[in-house]
Amino acid sequence: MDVFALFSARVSNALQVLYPEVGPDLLARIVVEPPRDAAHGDLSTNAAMIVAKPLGKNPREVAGALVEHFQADHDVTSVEVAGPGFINFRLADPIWHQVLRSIGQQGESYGRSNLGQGAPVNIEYVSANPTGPMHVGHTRGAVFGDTLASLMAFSGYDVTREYYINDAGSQINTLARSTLLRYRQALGEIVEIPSGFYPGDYLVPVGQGLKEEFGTGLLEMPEAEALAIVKERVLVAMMELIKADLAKLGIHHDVFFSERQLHGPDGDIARTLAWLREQGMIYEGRLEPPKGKTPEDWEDREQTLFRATDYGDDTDRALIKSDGSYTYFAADIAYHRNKFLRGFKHMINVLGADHSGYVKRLQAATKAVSLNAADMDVRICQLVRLMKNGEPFKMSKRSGDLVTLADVVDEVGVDATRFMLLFRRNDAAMDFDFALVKEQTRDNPVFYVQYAHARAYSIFRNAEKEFPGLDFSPAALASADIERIVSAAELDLVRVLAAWPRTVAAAAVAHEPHRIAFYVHDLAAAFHGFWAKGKDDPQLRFVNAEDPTLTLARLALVDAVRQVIVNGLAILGVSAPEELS
RNA sequence: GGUCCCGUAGCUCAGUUGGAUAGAGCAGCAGCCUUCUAAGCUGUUGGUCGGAGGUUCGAGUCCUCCCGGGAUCGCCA
Repeated sequence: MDVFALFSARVSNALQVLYPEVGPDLLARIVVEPPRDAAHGDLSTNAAMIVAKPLGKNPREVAGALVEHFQADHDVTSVEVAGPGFINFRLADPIWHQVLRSIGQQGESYGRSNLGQGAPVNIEYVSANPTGPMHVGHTRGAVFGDTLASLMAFSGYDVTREYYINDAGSQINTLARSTLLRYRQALGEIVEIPSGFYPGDYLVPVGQGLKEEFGTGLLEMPEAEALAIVKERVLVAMMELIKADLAKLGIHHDVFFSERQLHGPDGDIARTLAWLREQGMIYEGRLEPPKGKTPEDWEDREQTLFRATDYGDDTDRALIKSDGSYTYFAADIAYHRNKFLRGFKHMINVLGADHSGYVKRLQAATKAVSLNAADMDVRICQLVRLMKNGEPFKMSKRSGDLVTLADVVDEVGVDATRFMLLFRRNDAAMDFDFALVKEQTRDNPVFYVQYAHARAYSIFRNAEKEFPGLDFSPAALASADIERIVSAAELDLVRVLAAWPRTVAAAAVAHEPHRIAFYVHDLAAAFHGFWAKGKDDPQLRFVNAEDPTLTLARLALVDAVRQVIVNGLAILGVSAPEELS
């Protein structure tokens, strides 16, 4: 149950009764939301102000009519006009009791919606180059993308989590050559790894594996042939490495899409370019050098260009390099046409800050290949600075080495890593302080939220001690005498719970998973706050030794809080422990 | 120079996609432990929302121009 949706419908109905001439486009602009200041009531709507002007009426006059209409609503204890024409509602207790019951009934589905109506959404995230283990720079995008995917799925979208493997570029050839050196080392040769090659130790076992598989065989064949074999083996090994890193964070993709499969004379790139030509989206021409910064080796030549400017980009884009091979972007156009042809009209790409210059191009490509039928939202994750006690921090043993994702997770754990990365808007740079993240105090939001969840369990344990015979099963809670929940403090807690479905929906629409993290933190604060009230006023304690009926009702409230925290943490991919040790 | 992101309390950040008198946490100050976990809570101090215009019933939010910080900038991936 979503009280805001409920009253949004009632307001729309009322308007249609009072002013039949109000159209659906106006109704769509009306919101029913919690007022910023709780003193104004439980719900507030801007309906009168939206509708007044088109009707040629005064907002307060329209508001007055609506107020009169809602006088008859038994779920409303007061309605009044405020300010320029807001209508504020105060709701009767039974509404909150219904909310509480519905949470018990819906359980882990509370907050789930059909917002997406089953529409397919492709969310591409991570897509780190398969040249080594994941470093910490990838972590934010990985966690963000994964959580956004969960959020969208929870909101009724048919989500595909996708990883694009950049396995076709020259860096992969370098990777293969680097691996070949490790192979020769495995055979006992003393080989230096020259600069420009991948020096990481993670290639050593791959070289070992090649020795075990081929003996000296690879040295006895032409180098090109050997490199082709090595490339296959090392790509598989690197992807295994990356998948293992992602698994550490609880991240699993549905589709791993290889760039290489797009190449070739009959591949998607060739077909897409042919198609773009038919559409007149390609031409041969020259590009202006970038203003203010002409590259030294700038070569003014005629080349094959995509009309990206027709779709909002700043300049047209090259598709074929001077050596005749396709540009990265050409492959990406083909890739996104492939996504579209697989049935995705909604696409989201999660990219790092260093790719912000790529956004317009990507959106232009998506519009072009879908003939404007698909939308592409690009979410940029800004940089994360690793800190320790306020000082910039590098964990690398050798200079130049990057801190790996695995290092971070091993150091602070999955829950803290995920939560901290989500407890911040994605488009703002953030500091990630190891000292704070590991701290088990209220300064640490992960801990604060998990503690609220553990506290709910603790209350149940104490209740069972106090009433050894009493039934605290879900069935018993469902039939608890919830009408006993009447204090302002309790009902305030229910109000927070009532905002959950609305919060989820808004976060899904905005593609902003951080809102879930903030909500869960707010809920934890409200719960801790109520718990502490039992100190000043023992009547407000959850467990009341003299009153098993009231205790049961309050435990239903505790259970609802527990449930919503669980649902929120589930979206975030953070565990909800029953006890903190 | 172009493009994108950020600028909100001393610090770290929210701000319900244009709503009412701009919020929270830390830090500071004042309190609360014979208590369902003090791993917590309550109260309080603190603001020309970077600046200037504009759009309208109404702007932290949208538009334009500046200032400051960051990212990025032909065929790399």
